[in-house]
Amino acid sequence: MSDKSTRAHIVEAADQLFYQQGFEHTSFAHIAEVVKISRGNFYYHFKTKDEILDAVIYLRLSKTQIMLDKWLIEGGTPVERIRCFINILILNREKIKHFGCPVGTLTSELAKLKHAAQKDATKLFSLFRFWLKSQFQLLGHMKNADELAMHLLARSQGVATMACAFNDEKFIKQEVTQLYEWLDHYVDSAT
Amino acid sequence: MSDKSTRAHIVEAADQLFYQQGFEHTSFAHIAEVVKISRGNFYYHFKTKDEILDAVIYLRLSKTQIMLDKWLIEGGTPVERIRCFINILILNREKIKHFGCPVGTLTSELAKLKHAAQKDATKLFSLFRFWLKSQFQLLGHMKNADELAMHLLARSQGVATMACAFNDEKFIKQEVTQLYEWLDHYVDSAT
DNA sequence: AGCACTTTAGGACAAACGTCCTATTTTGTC
DNA sequence: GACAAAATAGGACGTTTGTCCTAAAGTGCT
Repeated sequence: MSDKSTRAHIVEAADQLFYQQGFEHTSFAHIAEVVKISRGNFYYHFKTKDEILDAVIYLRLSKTQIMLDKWLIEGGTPVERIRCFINILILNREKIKHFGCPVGTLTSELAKLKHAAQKDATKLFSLFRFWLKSQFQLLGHMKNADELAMHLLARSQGVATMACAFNDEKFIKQEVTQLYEWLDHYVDSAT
Repeated sequence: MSDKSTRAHIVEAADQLFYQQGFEHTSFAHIAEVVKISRGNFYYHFKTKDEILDAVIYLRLSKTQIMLDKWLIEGGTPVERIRCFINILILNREKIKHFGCPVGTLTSELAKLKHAAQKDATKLFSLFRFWLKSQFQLLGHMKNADELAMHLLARSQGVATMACAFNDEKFIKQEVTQLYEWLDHYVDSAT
């Protein structure tokens, strides 16, 4: 009836492989090996590799949006919500240690390839950016909400990059503690 | 007499291309095109692509060491020296906007490729790390000098990643200003 | 000028890549 | 059970990749 299952498997496998090996280094053959379908069968689901990339980005965008929506409920206050964001570093520290941040590394790779999909990959950042911005606005930081959002995003990216370079999970925890303190400081100055 | 000239040209061209296009995406053919030598001639200077990568990393290590040594003289005080480091973001903002940080992006790429040279690439970070650490120690921060050095490195990496993602030079200047203020804070607390 | 050594050009080579075609199998519907 | 559509398998294709070989050109020394 439907190819949803196979197609979804392909996209999810590609998602993981693009993260762990990079987009360009991941081949059709490698994805096929994971999904356990023949290489030739790809053409039925995706005409080009770029189409898979688009699907992967779309998948990540969807998953991210769902996560952000969930945080709006789970985190009672804006501060608690922003803490949810910071906490990704802790939750994913094992993978980050090995492969960095999935968003940051993909964006960087596509930038170097001058790939058309880089714009879409950046939308992943934008999703976090505007979500964080609105949370900082709720904290009373109307003028510099975007600045704070970008700052927090940058801090997270830096932590991921360094933790990956030095294979250092402890550094992640160290910096997360500082980020919590930084956040608390911006709460006090708002009230 | 010597192949220094040609060899140096190859390494320098590879250095630029690895930065702007990534290591894996850069082919022998592309380097040859830039250096204007035949593809086959590579084998005389470098047996494998990995040897070129090693040479590029060694070149970057050398250049970095020279730069750090220079800063020790130019920057009179430890604070002025650390400012030299922060100022790279401003000096290289145009390239960072397009390709990110050469150290961070290379390290990330090699990590995903599980490439043996990743360890050497990380040495580039170590060079900065220990140099910054000693400067913070001179500022009186004996216990957390390394922590501060890593923090500053991470901040810089984050700025580069986000500036590249959003093609935003203004964000670099914004964050550099904050980094200067952050640094000043750590000067005051030392005296 | 002659000779040994260095450097280069050009191409061969197998392997891997993304892409694409076609025959076959599976699936849902009547 | 018959039949159209969806899904898959297997392989062909032209390129490009890193690697490697060999003949030729350049270079320095006697």
